[in-house]
Amino acid sequence: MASCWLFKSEPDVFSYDDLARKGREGWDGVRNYQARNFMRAMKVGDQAIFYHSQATPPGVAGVCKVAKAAEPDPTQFDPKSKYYDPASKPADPRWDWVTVAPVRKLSFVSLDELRAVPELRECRLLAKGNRLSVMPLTEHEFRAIVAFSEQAARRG
DNA sequence: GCCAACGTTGGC
DNA sequence: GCCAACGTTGGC
Repeated sequence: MASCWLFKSEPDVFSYDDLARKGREGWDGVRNYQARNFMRAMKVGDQAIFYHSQATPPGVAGVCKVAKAAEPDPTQFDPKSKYYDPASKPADPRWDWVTVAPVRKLSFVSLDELRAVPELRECRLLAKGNRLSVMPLTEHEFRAIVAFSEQAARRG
């Protein structure tokens, strides 16, 4: 069974358009156990919302998919990387990444607009204080986001 | 095992 | 830049 997910990225660092340009990318730098465990649960082909955080405004920019399952994130072993984790040993890697690929760009939906979507009332993304950079969505929530974007695009 | 201190995230 | 929320660390 395919699951649905949401990835956050700061567009100044890596935007949906960057992913579309590159074709695929290892989702590096996740240093939170809950987020890591969600990535470990991902299967190739799972779809995900690409969310722009720390943006003006923040919101949803596209749909991507899991192109390769979780494996050790190489940046944890690279002393020059800002994601370097000296406590993680190659024999027992602590952090994983998945490889993602673009599916399609969405007509942008801002965080404010997401808050007004009834289907998202329970969504973790909108919960106060939520800082998870990778999280699961129900299929219902995923569809509601895409549908809202399509409606917004039609209205122009 | 508790909890204070600290670091990070992310909206504003 | 500020601040609230939350995760992690480390002393005890």
